[in-house]
Amino acid sequence: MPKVGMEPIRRQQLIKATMAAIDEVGLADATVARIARHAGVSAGIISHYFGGKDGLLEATMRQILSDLGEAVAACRRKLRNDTPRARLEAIIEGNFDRSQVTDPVAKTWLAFWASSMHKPRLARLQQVNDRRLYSNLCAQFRRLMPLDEARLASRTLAAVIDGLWLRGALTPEGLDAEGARRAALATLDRLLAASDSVAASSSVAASDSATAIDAR
Amino acid sequence: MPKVGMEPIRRQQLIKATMAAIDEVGLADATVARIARHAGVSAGIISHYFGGKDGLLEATMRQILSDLGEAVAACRRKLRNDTPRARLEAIIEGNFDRSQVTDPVAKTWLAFWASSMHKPRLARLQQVNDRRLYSNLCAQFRRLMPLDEARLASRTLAAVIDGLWLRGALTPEGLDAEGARRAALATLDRLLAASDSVAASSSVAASDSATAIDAR
DNA sequence: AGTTTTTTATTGAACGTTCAATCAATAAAG
DNA sequence: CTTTATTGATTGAACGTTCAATAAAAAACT
Repeated sequence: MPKVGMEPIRRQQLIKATMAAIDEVGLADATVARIARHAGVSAGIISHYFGGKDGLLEATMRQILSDLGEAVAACRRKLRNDTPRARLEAIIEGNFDRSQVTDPVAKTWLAFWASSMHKPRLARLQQVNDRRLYSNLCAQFRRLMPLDEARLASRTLAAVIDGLWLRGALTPEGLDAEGARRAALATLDRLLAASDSVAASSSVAASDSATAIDAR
Repeated sequence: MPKVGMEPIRRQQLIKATMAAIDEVGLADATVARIARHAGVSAGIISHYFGGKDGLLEATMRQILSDLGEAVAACRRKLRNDTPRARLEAIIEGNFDRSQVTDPVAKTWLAFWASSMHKPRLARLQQVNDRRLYSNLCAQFRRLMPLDEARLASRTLAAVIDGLWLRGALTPEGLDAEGARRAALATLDRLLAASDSVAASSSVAASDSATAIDAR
């Protein structure tokens, strides 16, 4: 039933169907036939809109990463006070946002992460996203502690966030977003508490934000 | 060139070849032909010794998990003093042991983790291992803090360890074992420091170790 | 307003490829 | 001469892609 302007609708439909299929049977068994069936369309249409299965997979990963980035940005925008701590909390909240933390998303995310080890195009997407998260974290920590410490803190918090996703994706009960958020926030507390006592005396903090950006 | 008693040799050979193949091209493209070529044998032999490809993959995952467990156990045995903190440090050291943290192992480990989301047999292996790590952590933390705190600390440290592996597996430069160890140990420091101040006054600590075991 | 033509969207069967598993043949060791 | 270990060609199933056919909608025309 061809209407005009189907392209954006079909693309969304197929991306969603891809996540559903991966959630159901895993990336390895997510065939084009199965994805198409999930979307209620024919298999051929995938090549038509995405140039092939790989194109669809890449588009799906793009969607997940941009959704995640958008959720973080939204949390940042909601902030009333602009302290480094509040910013860091917003990053955590964004990463465990209800709209993001669903079984299909978590499982698809992990599947792509594993897959990106050997697919250069996916690896690039992953890396860009990764660096952005790390940069954001580091820029904020930098305002509260020396560079070395800030780097370590960023690495640690990033690892906690990814680790919680990872474990959540595998757990039979699904990712417990609320518990994960609490664990990540508690980690942040401890990371800041460590240098809070020092921060009072040594005022290395909050100078310019230009040097705060750290490209690993 | 058939000699007797080839079975254990071939099994080891093929398991190692599996990791090498996954390191090289990923689980999705690790065909039996490629694995066999890596081991310098014919493809048919895989079905002969492992009953099929799935059997080989399961055996490979078993190997990785048992190696990891063995490394942790070895670090614990080396301990001179038996404080909870030393035990926790040993768990961390074991998880980032040089013999374990290689590219083939890290990549295979992650590939299996992703795969186990949809393969019940692998999921079971993963879960058993997971619970063991969590139990070990919780038993030690329990000697230093109240149960609720101990659970949160265990979850956090487990997430940090897995998160560091995860990020290490993807990073182009490979997993930086030394840096990861430092980050994990620093996290442990902070987790203990938080309740150290309390531990001095309230002596909830080091009583019996029977109630310390916590099955999640 | 009705009819024809063009454009756009979609289908699904056919094709070629790839893979895991099988098994009869083979060759060394006991 | 029997047993054990190994091979590699073969088989059948499954997959992604392609493309001619189709059908609906839009545009053009009378």
